[in-house]
Amino acid sequence: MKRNATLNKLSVKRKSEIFKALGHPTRLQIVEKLAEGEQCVCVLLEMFDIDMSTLSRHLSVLKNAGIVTDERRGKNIFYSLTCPCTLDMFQCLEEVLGDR
Amino acid sequence: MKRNATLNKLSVKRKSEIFKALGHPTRLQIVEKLAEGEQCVCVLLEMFDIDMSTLSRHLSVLKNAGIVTDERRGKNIFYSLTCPCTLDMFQCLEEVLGDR
DNA sequence: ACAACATTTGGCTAAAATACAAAATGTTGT
DNA sequence: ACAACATTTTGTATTTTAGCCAAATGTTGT
Repeated sequence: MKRNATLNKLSVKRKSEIFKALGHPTRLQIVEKLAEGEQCVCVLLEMFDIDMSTLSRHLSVLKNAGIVTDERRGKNIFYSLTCPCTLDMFQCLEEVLGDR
Repeated sequence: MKRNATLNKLSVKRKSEIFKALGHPTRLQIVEKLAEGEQCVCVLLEMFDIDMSTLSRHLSVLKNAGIVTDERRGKNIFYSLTCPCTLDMFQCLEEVLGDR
């Protein structure tokens, strides 16, 4: 029982971290863009009016939450969704929004 | 086109606010509890080792995001999920977690 | 009108998140 | 080995969030 409670608490923490990572407009848009397929950091940068270092930080938040992975190819680094099912959450969210 | 961009930005903001609201362990657990049905604040309070005022603040975050609604009945206030489909998001999340 | 109760709000402090600029890192081409 | 490029990391200032306590609000029963 105690073990279960501990596990549960861990899972709650991890889940809330994923939500938290998605809880920023810039990061949400990054994820939406990655839904189209992997993207180079340079492409993502063009989408926003922010410093490159700021973008890089957002990417690392998403990466730490396990939402995205990165892969270097040549001079560039490409990010992609770890799990396409992340997108399903967005579908659900649309419904929540629609219902009000 | 411009109008669409504006609408889109608004929607991104609202969506990210919902995610942000869910991005805290206490709030996540509140929502999970409300999945069982509406709950009195006093019941929720027993679940956590936090000040009543802190709990109240969390509830107002969830309320502002549109995730829950409240209703007073007598001396008590009962909270419930605005839209049960919020739970679907949790399902999706479990899958994301499972895939790693 | 008042006391007891449940919950929210205001005031405050400590901790965490965001953003920029500058420096550091890793890669390619010469 | 070096210059140019793409991205990350570090340092730091600003803003936002989380939490507690105390005070305020709304409800019920007397």
